[in-house]
Amino acid sequence: MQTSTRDRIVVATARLLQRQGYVGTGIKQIAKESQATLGSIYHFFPGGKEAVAVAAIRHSGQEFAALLKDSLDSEPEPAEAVLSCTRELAAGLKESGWVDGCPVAAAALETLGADSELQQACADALNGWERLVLDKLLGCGFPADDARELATTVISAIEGAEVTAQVNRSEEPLLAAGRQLARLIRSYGVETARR
Amino acid sequence: MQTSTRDRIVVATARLLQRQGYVGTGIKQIAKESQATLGSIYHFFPGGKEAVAVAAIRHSGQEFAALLKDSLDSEPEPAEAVLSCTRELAAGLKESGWVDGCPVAAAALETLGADSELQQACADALNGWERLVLDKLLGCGFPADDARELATTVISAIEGAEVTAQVNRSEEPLLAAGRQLARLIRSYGVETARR
DNA sequence: AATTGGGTAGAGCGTTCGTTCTAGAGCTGT
DNA sequence: ACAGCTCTAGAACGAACGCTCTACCCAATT
Repeated sequence: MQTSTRDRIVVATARLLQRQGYVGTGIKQIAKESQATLGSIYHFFPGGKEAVAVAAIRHSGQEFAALLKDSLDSEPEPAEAVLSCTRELAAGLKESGWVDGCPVAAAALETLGADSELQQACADALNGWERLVLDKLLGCGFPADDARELATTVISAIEGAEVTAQVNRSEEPLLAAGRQLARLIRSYGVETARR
Repeated sequence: MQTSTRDRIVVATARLLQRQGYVGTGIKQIAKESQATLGSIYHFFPGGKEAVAVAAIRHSGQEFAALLKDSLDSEPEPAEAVLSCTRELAAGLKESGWVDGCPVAAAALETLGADSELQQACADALNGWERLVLDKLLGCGFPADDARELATTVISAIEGAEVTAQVNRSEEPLLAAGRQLARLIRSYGVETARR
C-alpha cells in the first residue's frame, strides 16, 4: 500500500468537495471513494465530516497554490504569467469535462452563514493564492497599493471566470478573462526591471 | 392574501438557494419558509424539488437582471456604470451579513456534473446578465469583438469578486474589482458618443 | 507467549430526506 | 343542493444521512 489511509481519505474528499460541494458529499461516499471504512475515517478525524472537509480544503488550497506558483514563475512578466495561468486552468477544466473547477468555491458558498472552521479554511486558501499573485507583482516592481488591488482582482476574476466557463462548458470565459487581465496589468506600464 | 402561494414558494426558494445551495435546501424547509405545505408545493410543481429550483433560479435571474439593468442605465459611461454596479452589490452584500451573494452561483456549482434543467437555468441567467453588459458596451460605441470579451470578463469578475467578498466578509474585493474593471474599460479609449 | 493499542470493518442508531398518498376545505356553475 | 374543480393539509414511506458502537486484525512491546 503506497499511500496512507489518511491521505487517501483527504485526497478523495478534496476531489468530491470540488465536484459536489460539502452538503452534497456524504461520509459513506468518501469511504467508498477512498477505499477506507467508516471506522478509519472516524479514527483519523474524530471531528467527523467537517474535520475531514477542513483537511481536504487545506490540502486543495496548498495543491492549487503550488500549481499557481509554478505557472506564475514560468513567465517573467506578470501579465504573461496570468495569461498562461488561465490557459492552464482552461485546459484542465476542459479535460475534466468541466467538472473540476475551483476546489474551494462550492464548499465555501454552502457554508457562508455558519462561520465554521470549514469556512475559515476556504478563506485561508483564497487568501494564500492572492498572496502569491501579490508577491509576483511586488517582485516585478509594482507599487504596493496597485499590486494589492490587482492581486485581489486577478484572483476574483479567475475564480469567477472558472465558474462561468464551467456553466457554459467553454474555455472562452477563462481565456477572455486571462487576456483582459493581462491588458489590465500592462496598463500600469511598470517595466519589469529585475529577473 | 396579497401574493399567491406559488409566488411565495418561488421567492422563498430563490432566497434559500442563494444562501445554502440546491442540496442544502430541503423541500420541507421551503414549505415552512414560504408558509405553504407539501401538498401545495407538489401541486404547483409536479416535477418536485428540481422543478421548484428551476423556477426559483429563473426568478432570481430576472430579478438580478432588472437590478443590473437599472444600475447600468444610471450612468452614461460604461466604466462608471460597472463601478456603480459593484458598489451597489457590495452594499447589499454587507447589509445581508455577507450571505446573499450571487443567486445562482451556489446552485450552479453543485449541479455541474448532471446537465439537468437546473444547470441550464443557471447558464441562462448568467448569459442574460452578460448580454445586458454587452448591449451597454455596444450602445456606447465599443467594437463588437472588444465588447463581447469585455462583457464576459465583467460578469466573471463580478461573480468571482462577490464570492471573494463573501468569504472574506469584506466589501473590498468587490470594490477593487469595480475600480479595476472601470480602468480596463476606459483603457479601450472609446469616447461615448451617443446618448 | 502474552499483551497492548493503532487501525480496520460494518451493523445499526436516530434523524431527515424527497416523495406519495388520502382527506378535506373553499369556491363555481348548474 | 350538488357535483366538480383547484388548492391546502399533513401523515406515512423507503432511502439516505451523520454518527456510534462493538468486534476484530495484526505488528510492536513486554
